[in-house]
Amino acid sequence: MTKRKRPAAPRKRRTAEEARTAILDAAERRLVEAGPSGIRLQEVAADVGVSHPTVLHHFGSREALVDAVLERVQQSIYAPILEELRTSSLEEDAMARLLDRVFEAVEQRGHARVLFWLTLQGAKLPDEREPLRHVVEIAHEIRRQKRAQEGRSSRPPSLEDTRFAVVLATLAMTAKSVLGRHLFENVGLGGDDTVQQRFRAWVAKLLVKHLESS
Amino acid sequence: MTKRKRPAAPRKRRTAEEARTAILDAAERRLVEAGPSGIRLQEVAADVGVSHPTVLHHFGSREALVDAVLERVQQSIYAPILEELRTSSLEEDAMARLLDRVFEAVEQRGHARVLFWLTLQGAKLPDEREPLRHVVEIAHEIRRQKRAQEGRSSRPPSLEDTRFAVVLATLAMTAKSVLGRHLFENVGLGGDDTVQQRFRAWVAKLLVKHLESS
DNA sequence: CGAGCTATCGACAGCATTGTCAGTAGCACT
DNA sequence: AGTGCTACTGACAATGCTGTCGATAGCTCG
Repeated sequence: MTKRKRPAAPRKRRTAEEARTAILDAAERRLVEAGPSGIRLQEVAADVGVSHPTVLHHFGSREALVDAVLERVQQSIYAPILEELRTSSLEEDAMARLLDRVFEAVEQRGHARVLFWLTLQGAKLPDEREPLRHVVEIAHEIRRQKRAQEGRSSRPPSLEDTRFAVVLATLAMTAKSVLGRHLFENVGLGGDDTVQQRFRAWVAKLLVKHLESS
Repeated sequence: MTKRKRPAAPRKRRTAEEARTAILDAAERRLVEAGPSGIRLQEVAADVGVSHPTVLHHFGSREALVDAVLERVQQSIYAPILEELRTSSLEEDAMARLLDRVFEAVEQRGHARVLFWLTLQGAKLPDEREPLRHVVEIAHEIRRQKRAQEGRSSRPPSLEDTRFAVVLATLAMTAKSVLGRHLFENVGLGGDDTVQQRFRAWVAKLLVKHLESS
């Protein structure tokens, strides 16, 4: 009980920009683990090593902080997909690569979890950039080319087929990164990483086979 | 301002059992919409038309209430699957029916949403009845029979194939009932119900085809 | 009708969390 | 060194939610 006036640990002073991203990082970690409602100002502040009014100073309100984190996560999900779409050529394994890119974008970090948190809470999904529509277009174009190459040009591929395939891929991979481990254990597969990868490859192969044959 | 002593609306007195289930129903609705952290004693109580101490009287604590709801939801997911498994014969459309039953069990009410809430929050999934393991067994048995019927008995079907198929089906359908509507709109399909049903049929067909051919 | 059981209630205590405010302390620039 | 800007802080107010307590009022049984 000898402390008399609280030594008042020396303050660190960051630039506003540094502080903001440090806070966003911490908040994102909480978000991935516990969802939007799991973001506490005090905890986030403690993670960064500041007091909670500092967080409010930089973001104005808790809600604004949450919005900022969601915005950043969305960016980091969509950006790589859009990039792949922009540079995508129609070479041999185009379909497989396309699927892979979607899978990675969605699984990267805990971002699929965030997608679920959002839709579960009835979030608004503020921005309506819809990269999936473009994925469908590209995938369909690939199918058409493939079919033309192989000569039997009679039947054009069904668009609904392509759409369903993209939806299935997206559903499967987002869900996998949330309940994957549990499910694999439940069906008697050890939840190790190789299983997850094998599964991903299996799904890709299944879809490619279907899209190229039917 | 003429009310002088609050008329004190007449009380309704239910049996403990009735009160419990009424409260559980209300709590489940909140759970499906907003997740476990969205269950507020006051709101649940208001939905039922009682005061919040009444809820505590019946369940002891908020946590106990949440546990009770989760328990009941789990029951209502697993029971029909287990029932189907018990009575399942190996007739013609066995595989399709099996898939259908899993789909329905999981989509029924908002229960898939609860599954996601739970695993997202790192819940413990208290009981370890694992109906999926049985689903895999039955599905594999069906495959084996089918193959035997068709004569070319050389290669036995791959077990991993069966497991992956069950996992894929489960992932796809649980995810669909959470993000289905959004996704369908995003790929350019109107989110109406017929689309959802067509998709489900499409997935079932894709899987059955793969399992019976490969 | 009277008595006991208990489902139900209003009021309040305790705690956590967000937000406000006035003041402090790093850092850049003169 | 001095000055200005602002990132940062502790203390406190305000709100909301869980849980407690003593009292009340329906229902059943004698």
